[in-house]
Amino acid sequence: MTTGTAADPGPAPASAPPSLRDLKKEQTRVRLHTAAVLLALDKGVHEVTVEEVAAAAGVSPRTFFNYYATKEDALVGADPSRTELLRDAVLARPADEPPAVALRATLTEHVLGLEKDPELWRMRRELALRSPELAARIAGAGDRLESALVEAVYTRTGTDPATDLATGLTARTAMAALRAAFHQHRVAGFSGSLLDRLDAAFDAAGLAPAPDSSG
Amino acid sequence: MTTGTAADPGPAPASAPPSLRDLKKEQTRVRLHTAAVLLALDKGVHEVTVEEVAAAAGVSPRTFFNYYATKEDALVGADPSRTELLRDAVLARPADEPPAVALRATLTEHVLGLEKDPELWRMRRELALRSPELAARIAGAGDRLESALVEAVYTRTGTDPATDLATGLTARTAMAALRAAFHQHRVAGFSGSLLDRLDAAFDAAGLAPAPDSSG
DNA sequence: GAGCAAACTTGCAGTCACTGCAAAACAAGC
DNA sequence: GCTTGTTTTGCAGTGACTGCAAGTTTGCTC
Repeated sequence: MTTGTAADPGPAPASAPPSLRDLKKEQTRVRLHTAAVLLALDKGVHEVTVEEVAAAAGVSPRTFFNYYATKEDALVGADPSRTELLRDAVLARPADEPPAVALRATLTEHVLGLEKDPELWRMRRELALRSPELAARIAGAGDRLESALVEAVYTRTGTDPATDLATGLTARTAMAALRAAFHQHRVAGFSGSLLDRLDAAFDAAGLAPAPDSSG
Repeated sequence: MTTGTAADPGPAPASAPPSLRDLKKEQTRVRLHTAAVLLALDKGVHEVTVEEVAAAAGVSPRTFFNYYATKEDALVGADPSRTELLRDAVLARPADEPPAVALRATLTEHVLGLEKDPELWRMRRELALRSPELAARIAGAGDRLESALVEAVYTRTGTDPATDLATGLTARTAMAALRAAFHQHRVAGFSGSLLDRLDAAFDAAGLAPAPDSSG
């Protein structure tokens, strides 16, 4: 670790039990994100200041930037480690799976993760409603993840991105499906199941279904 | 017109001959963009200041913001009127064309437009090479355009975005194809034809080809 | 439990993007 | 040359974001 700040990737071994310290860091991160969303819902995205968010989360403004690189990152809960996690998840899928299957499985898991904390998810959806520019990122479908996934699938296939167009396109199409699904979900007032919509989007995009994600 | 600044959409009638004033504005816009790119190539994106760009373009810093809303917009040449233009282009395609065809034709035109000024295009490519985060936007494949195109195709079909997933997905897939094509182009050192790559990407994405764009 | 080292927080001082406003410079038409 | 509408500019301010150099806390070791 070279930075010496809270933004560190965390414990080195993947299986390490979260230390007390890491737990606290995670809590602070969530508190900052939650505070940002709440305040944004209350007074509008542009009216919220980092200072307020930090105060609401009980840390100094300076510390805010140890957790999120930008105010917007805090609003959408952009966690670099989450991006890394998803990239690793793609890489961890069985080697014989075609990219489309690995991506579909991974993004499906991802969406399941979004709904883990229902209350927070409710607030985030509301924010997406009021600030559509943030919608894609709130659904975890921003540029950064797209790039990470593209890189991941190329690593899987071991093909040359300069000649193999299809692999990267598949990753980008998968992200397009996620964005389309969330957009539909949003304009539909968040009725119905986002997961179903995502499934439909994957199908419509011609991305092969993951045969069975229970094993 | 309500804003009273240079960021105005321009003359109301589409066929109006560009007045001297409009010509000058366009020149200033290009000068700012060019200066921004040149400076960024010279010293790096983060090292360029708006003040420098404005000075290089021969305007005051304040005037800079009459032309571009953000520094990044100037770097990628984000022209709101261009987004509008593309949206209108999609709307102007024959009503009986399926969305995929209209999108493919429009984005193909768009890419042709990119290469209009070879020298500027060369610099922009170089910038994309050095600052990959900007690549998508440099190719004109950013969030804003994606949203605009999604909206445009839904307008064409007249369907309800809350129930019709396919239409929006098609637009997002088309953008994915553009991004994939440009990404490949970039990692391939900009050898070969971007247009060919885009064609291949559209084909791979299953977007029907535009039968004939000459008429 | 004292002591140590590494990790985390904070304050400070600074840079720079970006904004609203009102006055100046300017262009186009009469 | 004057009028009117547009564009440019200066000014003054807000707030995001950063590097740095203390503080403070945590986890470990003896």
